[in-house]
Amino acid sequence: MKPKKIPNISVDCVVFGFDTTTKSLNVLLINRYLESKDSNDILVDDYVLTGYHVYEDETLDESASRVLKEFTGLTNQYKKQFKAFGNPDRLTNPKDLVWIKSEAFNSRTITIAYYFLINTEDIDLENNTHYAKWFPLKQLPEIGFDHKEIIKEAHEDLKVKCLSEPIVFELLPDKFTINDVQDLYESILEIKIDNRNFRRKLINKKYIVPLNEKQVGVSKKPAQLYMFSKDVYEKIYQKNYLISI
Amino acid sequence: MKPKKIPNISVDCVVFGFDTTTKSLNVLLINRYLESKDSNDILVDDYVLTGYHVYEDETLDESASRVLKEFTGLTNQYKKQFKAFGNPDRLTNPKDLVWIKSEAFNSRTITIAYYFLINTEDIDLENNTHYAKWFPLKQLPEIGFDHKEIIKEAHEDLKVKCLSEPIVFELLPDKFTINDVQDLYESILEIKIDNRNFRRKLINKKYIVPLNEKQVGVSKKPAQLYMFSKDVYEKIYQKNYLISI
DNA sequence: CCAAAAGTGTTCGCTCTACACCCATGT
DNA sequence: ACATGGGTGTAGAGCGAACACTTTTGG
Repeated sequence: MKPKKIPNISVDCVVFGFDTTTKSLNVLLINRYLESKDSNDILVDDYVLTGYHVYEDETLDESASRVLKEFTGLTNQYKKQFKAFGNPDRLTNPKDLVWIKSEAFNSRTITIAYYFLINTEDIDLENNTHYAKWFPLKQLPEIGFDHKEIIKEAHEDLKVKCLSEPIVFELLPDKFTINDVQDLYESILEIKIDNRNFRRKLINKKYIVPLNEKQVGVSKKPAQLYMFSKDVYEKIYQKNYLISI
Repeated sequence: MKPKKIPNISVDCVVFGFDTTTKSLNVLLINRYLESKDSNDILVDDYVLTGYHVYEDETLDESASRVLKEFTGLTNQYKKQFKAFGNPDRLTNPKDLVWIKSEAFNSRTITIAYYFLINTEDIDLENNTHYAKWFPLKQLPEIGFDHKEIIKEAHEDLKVKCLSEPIVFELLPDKFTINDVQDLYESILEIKIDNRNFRRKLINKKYIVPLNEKQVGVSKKPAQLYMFSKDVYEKIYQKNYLISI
């Protein structure tokens, strides 16, 4: 038996990925496309976040995980509920109204927004029935609903969060170089970081473990590979109460 | 004309206050009381957060502000939306079910939770039609719904937030002593802080402005009073990107 | 041998931490 | 005079910031 949708409550997922080659922080978006029945005019052709209604019998977290699985096939990824969006006018621009009509959902829908951090290598967008595509955060296409705002706030939250918790490793392959990590921080925070200081800082962390491996197939000096040990991190982690106001 | 309630969406407000005399971080709660019609048995007698349904034509923020005004008379207080709670079983313990029946609202209600920081001196609970009362966070009474969890998460969020932004001053009178601020930080963070180091740190901030005033009516050496200058803070504020993982 | 990116040390200044006693006031 | 909490100084360690050149590799 099919679960019942709650008509006015949804989750939207900002799925972040990082492309180490282009050094680009990306967001996964799906195409929202609608043609007029009569005239074949294109009524809507833009992009929105992955999202769906919440079902009657699931938690919000489960709902977000379900959506992620549906669009990417992935489970157990880093997930954070960061904000609820519910302005009465959030789905009321002309294209949104056309879309809502065709999809028959409530224009006063509150959405609970999550972001996910995933390793781009883990997913295969070719065999994807939803036309999901990565877009660099710095070059987004036309975005529907209030999803531009949602992406912006997800990014803001991620900026703060990545300073105090080692979540960036969720965006990297298991084996990475120090420079990968630096590139990633620079992309997220939109700043330049001094390589020597950054490198020293990271290498001194006991949970950044050097492997007996170097990069292969690069046409330059191959870099040392490292892994992140969650175990070690959790063992040595201790809360700090530094007041910096 | 009366605004229309959205039946399955509410806001709940964790209203924090600080009592400088008892050095206690408090939460504002209202009594949830219900007697049986037949037997005069007490069916429900516990405490819950201030909260209410969201109206069709208001934003979530407006909804939270409306609730705060209704229960305290206050407007323009520090407000933060920190999480949405929507588990299917969040309102399903026996007392909650009795209450929900008597109030006729949907047991699958998603609530958007906010916390407010207010100066206890600003409100007068005597002339309060809702039986709102302050309770120390450390000694909460019996709490209905999932509001204990909501309070806990509000507190966690406040702990993190107060380390990086000068929001504690929202909980203090306009004129305060350095020790008031220390007491407040100790209450929120549940730690001890070295007085000399803390004092030095605060006094060196340009936005902590010494007044030409001391405490009056205390039976000991009266302390120097200070104020917080938001203007100065905003002028000298600059984002810092210190990665501490 | 050349291009490209990896990797490497030192100095300076600031801030955090730890720690114990005298002082001013009201009663 | 006394009880109460307000207020004060210093030294050591650790960390962040600034800064430019050499090395290694593949092509």
